[in-house]
Amino acid sequence: MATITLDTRHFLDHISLDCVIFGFHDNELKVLTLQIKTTLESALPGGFLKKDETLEQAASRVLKERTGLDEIFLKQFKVFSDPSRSNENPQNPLAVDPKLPYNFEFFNKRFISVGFYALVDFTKVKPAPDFYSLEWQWNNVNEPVKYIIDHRNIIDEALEVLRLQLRHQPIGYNLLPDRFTMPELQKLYETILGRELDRRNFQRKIHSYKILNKLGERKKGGAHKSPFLYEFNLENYQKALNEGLNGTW
Amino acid sequence: MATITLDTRHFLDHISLDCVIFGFHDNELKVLTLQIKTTLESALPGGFLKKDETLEQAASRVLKERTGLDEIFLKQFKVFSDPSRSNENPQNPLAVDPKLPYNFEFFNKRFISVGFYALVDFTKVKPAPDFYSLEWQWNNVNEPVKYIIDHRNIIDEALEVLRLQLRHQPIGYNLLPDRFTMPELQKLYETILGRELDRRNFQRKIHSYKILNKLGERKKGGAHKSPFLYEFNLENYQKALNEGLNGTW
DNA sequence: GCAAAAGTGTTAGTCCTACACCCATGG
DNA sequence: CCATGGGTGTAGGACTAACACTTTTGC
Repeated sequence: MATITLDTRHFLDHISLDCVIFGFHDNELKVLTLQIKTTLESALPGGFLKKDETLEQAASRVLKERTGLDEIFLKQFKVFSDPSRSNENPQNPLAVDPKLPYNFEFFNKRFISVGFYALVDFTKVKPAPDFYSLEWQWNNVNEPVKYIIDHRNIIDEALEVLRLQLRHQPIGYNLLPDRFTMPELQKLYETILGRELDRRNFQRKIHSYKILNKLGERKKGGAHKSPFLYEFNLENYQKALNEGLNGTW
Repeated sequence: MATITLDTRHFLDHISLDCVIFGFHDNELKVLTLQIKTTLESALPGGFLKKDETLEQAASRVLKERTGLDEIFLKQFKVFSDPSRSNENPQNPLAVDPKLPYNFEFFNKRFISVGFYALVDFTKVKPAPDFYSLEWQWNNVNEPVKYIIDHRNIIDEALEVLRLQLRHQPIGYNLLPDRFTMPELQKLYETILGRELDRRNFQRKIHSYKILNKLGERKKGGAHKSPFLYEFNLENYQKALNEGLNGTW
């Protein structure tokens, strides 16, 4: 497993970004994190801004490098600028492990971090070896895991924005496999919202958005009545993204 | 009129902030801007981040310094990071006027700017002399004024976020005088939304939020039937801010 | 007393909510 | 054949949108 080296000369000082990468699996909303072995804490994958790119390009590059995914839903949601969140903070294990192969002068400064959140298809993510050879891990968003610095807070804020997005935009295309069932989509909504929804009303509402194509087939193999399979109608989905939905979840 | 000098030693490199300061006057939504005499362009008031403060503190400080206002509604809404928006851009008149009393080495770098928007009471703003002795000016948001760099875009994005805010949170406390009439509040909503609302449905909806105290008096002096005066019920207003409204404007 | 603006009320339609019922599948 | 989950339908209530009527004020 090769360690990717990190040449800090191309990066702007003081500015970083952190990605909250949401995935959906086993009826749970999960966040892709890095496990820090020395302290057993989790950290969000982050990155830095090259001198000739926008933050969006940087976030997209970081995600591509680390998850292999391209063209996924990616959005900045807040800047975290508390002076105490810098890497000089001894709570940040990246700042205290001298064995890590990076440029201390660059890292041990105050960082303003732009938070991005991404929605990805859990099954398609193949995390690349981390810069620091940390281990990748999918954490359940609600699990009381210990995170470095303010990463717990960054996740919570991302989740709140995601919930808001749910009210105005369709969601799911990036989080679900290409073909899925109505109960699966409903589970996704319920998981994000943190509460149960009525099965029948959910179907009616989703159908009223006209963002789904019903496929002839049904999902077989499970017990009980087999549900229909759906795929997203990308044209209408995109239109709904642009125009908004005005829903009341 | 004294020129405020700008000691750049306390600021972080590469990071700035721009404020879209909304005010409401003459039934128009206005933005507080600086007029650049040489090119007749407008610019948003901006500032920099001190080494020991958060972005929110910096924005609050900048607003206090420049408008005299304290404890106003202030919120970051987006980061603008296009590499071409730097001060090296010859379109930025701040970069090309050698008479201006500032540290060129600091300014002529690439800047990532965090956009804030503020809601202020038009009548209470007393703009302080600008660092560069530029002139203050209230621009109508829709007026086709020429702005430096990407400031037109920053305003448009702020307006969009403001419209979204309207759907989930009460608005007006920061934009209207302490006592106001229902038609004035309605005009504010109509101006932000860019469309007309039904007078009677508006009243009912606003009242359902229970964020207003009806005062006994009426506003006199104008022609026609005199409208009642209202003030915001701050306790409920604050509660509504925290809990959200779920409106459909 | 007339025009314009503001206060109050009503009604039809839409949307949300909360249910009941039937059907398919595996054990 | 029964337990469980999935597909479809319907009635009640809340909320919205559209509109009518009355009241106040300045000219």
